[in-house]
Amino acid sequence: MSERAYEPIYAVVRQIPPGRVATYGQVATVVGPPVTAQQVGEAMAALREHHPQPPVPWQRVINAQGRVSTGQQQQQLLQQEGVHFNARGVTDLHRFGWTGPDPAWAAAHGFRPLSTSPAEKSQLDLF
DNA sequence: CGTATGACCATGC
DNA sequence: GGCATGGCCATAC
Repeated sequence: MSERAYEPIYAVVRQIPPGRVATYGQVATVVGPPVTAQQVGEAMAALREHHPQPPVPWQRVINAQGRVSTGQQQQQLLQQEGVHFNARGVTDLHRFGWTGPDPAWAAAHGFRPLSTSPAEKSQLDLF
């Protein structure tokens, strides 16, 4: 995948609002096949050398276990945005997890919405 | 070409 | 819950 082809991934990551985190898998789901979670990770890693404009909030993409993948720096940036982590460095995806892009935006750009179960939605509504 | 490596993930014990 | 395994797939050498 060429560097240029990462743009759709970056476009989706830019949709994640401050104070929220998305998993690599979630981003991959929204972008749609054939993009996989691994490729999302690859696209984020590429940001170490290339810095597209507008900026990509790479820190908001974490692994499915609720932990950052790149060290304390990333976790610190998220904490500044209001994302909580416990002593073990794990965040609660039910509270701070991204619920997916705005459905209208997704449709307009040819991306997939993120299906959230009713149970998860009610959980989020509690906060 | 084969092999190794990576900002991944679901599953099973 | 941690740990191992297999699957996944692009890149680099």
